[in-house]
This record gives sequence, C-alpha cells and structure tokens, in this order.
Amino acid sequence: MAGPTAASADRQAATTAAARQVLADHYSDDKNSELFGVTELCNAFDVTPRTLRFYEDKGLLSPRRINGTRVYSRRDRARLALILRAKAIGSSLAEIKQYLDMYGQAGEGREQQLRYVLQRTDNAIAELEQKLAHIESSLAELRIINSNVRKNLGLPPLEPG
Amino acid sequence: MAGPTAASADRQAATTAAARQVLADHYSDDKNSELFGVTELCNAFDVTPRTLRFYEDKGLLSPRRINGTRVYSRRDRARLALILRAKAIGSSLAEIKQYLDMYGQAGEGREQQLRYVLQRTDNAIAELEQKLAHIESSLAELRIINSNVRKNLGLPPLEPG
DNA sequence: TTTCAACATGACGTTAACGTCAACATGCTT
DNA sequence: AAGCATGTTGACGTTAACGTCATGTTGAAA
Repeated sequence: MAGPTAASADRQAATTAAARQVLADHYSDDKNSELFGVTELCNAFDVTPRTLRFYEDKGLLSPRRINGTRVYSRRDRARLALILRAKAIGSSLAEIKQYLDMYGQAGEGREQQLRYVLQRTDNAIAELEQKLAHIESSLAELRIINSNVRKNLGLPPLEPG
Repeated sequence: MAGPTAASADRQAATTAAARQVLADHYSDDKNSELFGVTELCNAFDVTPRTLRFYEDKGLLSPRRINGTRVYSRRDRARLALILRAKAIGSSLAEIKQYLDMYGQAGEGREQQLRYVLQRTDNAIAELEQKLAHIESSLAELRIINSNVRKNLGLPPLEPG
C-alpha cells in the first residue's frame, strides 16, 4: 500500500507549483504585460460588468483607465481569480479584501508589518483547515448515502477520483 | 515513507465513523429520544432563536410543539448541525434544503426515487470535491506566503498540523 | 394572585452582493 | 454624418439571511 502516498505527494507538488504561479502573477510588476478588456474578463470568468464595477468600488480591483475605459492587467486578472475562488468557498467580500492584502506582502515590509502578515496568514490557514474538515465530513456522509443507494439499486460503487 | 498512508487511513476511518453516526442520528425514529429546548440549542450551536425560527419558516427544521413551545429532537439537532456545517462551507439555505432531503432517503423509496437521490448525491459530491480543491489551492498559496514571511523574520517553519 | 422570565408571533429594518435601468460618452463603420 | 456597439456613471430595485422591536402567552416563583 505505498501507492497512495506517492500519488498524493505528486498532487501536492502540483498544487504547490500552481500556487507559486498565482503568487508570481500577483506579484509581477505589470509593465507592458498582457492587458484585458472588461468583456474579455467577463467571458473568461463568467461574471457581469456590474460585478467587476462592484469589486472595484469595494477596493478589490483597481484596473487602469485608458480614456475612461477600464484596462485590466495580468495581476488584476489574478486577483479576480482569487476573489472568485474565495467566494466559492464561502468567504465574504470583506474577508476577501483582507485576504488579498496578504498576497503581495510576502517579501516586502518592515518587521512590524511582516509580523502582522504572519499572524493573519496563520489565522487564515487555521480557518481554511476548518473548512476543509467540514467538507471532508460532508463528503464522507454523502458517499455513504450514495453507496447505500447504489447497493439498493444493484449498481456498482462509485469509482474513486 | 509509509507513515503518512497509515495515518491518513486512520483519519479517513474516523471521519467515516463520524459520518455514520450523523446519518444514524438523522435517520433515528425519535421516539422518546432526548429532547432539547430552544435556548439549549442556541447555546450549543451559538445561534439566536430568530435563526431557528427562520430555518423553520424555510422548512429546514420542524420541531414538535408542546403547548406552542418548540421542542427539538435528536434528529432536529442533527439537522441543525448539518445546516450550520453546510453554511460554513458556503452553501445557501436553498441549497441546504435540497441537501437535507438526501439525508434520510438513503434506504427507503422506490426505484424512481432512489435514482433521483443517486443523481443528486453524485452532483453534490462533485461540487464538494471542487470546493475541496479550491481550498487546497488557497491553503497552498497561504502556506507559501507564510513560509516566506517566516524566513524573512528568521523564524522556524510552521509545524504541520 | 401578581409577577416575572422565557417563548411565540408579526412586522419592519438591515447588510451584502449584486441586477436593472436611464442617460451619456466614444469610436468604428456604412 | 449617422448610426451602432461598447463603455461609464449614478440611482434605484432585489434577494438572502437574519436583527430588532412591539406585543401577547404561559408556567413557575414569590
């Protein structure tokens, strides 16, 4: 039974790599990087322009303006991705705003500031681990139900994955 | 590197056992089982009476009445626990209502009904797995940030827990 | 019996997260 | 030049999930 360990280590490595990329995007300097229009982002992420405006009002996004028109950088795009993902796991926009502040402050800042970020990330990590546990509980229950129903119908069990 | 596999198998077994208990509570017949008052539940779960009433209006809870006063059974209590947990991972009450219907229908029902439940659980499982992936991504990112800050402060890394 | 704390029932207020609508600017096309 | 699509800004509407009164009941304690 050594299989699962290797596979899960692989998955974790992949997840970590992806995380580094997200942080890199968010930290990037944004000089003449790719730019995106509002509809472009709306289509890509399945949100309405109103939503983008709302996030901007709330200070979650701050795209540049060219002649009044909003222009989104790669970093803006990365932030939007973070926002939507955080929303999907039940965070409020207010929480997300705090959340976003932590990205981009990993390297800079004086000691006082760094300690603050540290405490905040510690906190956020603990909360996320709680949510993770909750989801795992729910999944366990649903899988039992699912398995029972399948048995009753004479169907094969659900393939793991 | 065989340690993590055994430990994670243990955890999964514990999670599954807990899940069975939740389902048993929810499925139990409720004859002369323990009963709870409104304040009792409010204190136990840190919610207000207004919240319980609201859930009742929405059809998520239906406690018995004794002379007008609400009396909650063990099953009601289990349902409340499910509701709050589902909320914590970002489900709306409307979703939760659907969600609750799946509990308690694992054994009974005719084929048509069972197939419906099966499809619904399949769906719910897929969605939860999505959320799980999102949380794991967020955790990976925050851990990188946390680790960077710790390095900059000359602190030891966070113990895995 | 009064009194008091706990519970119930409307009815209305509130906050978050947008949707919707009207009115206007801009730039491309025909 | 005249639309037409696309973009922007208020301003107001809407839904979910409760909070907050005001008011009435009831069962136990004083």
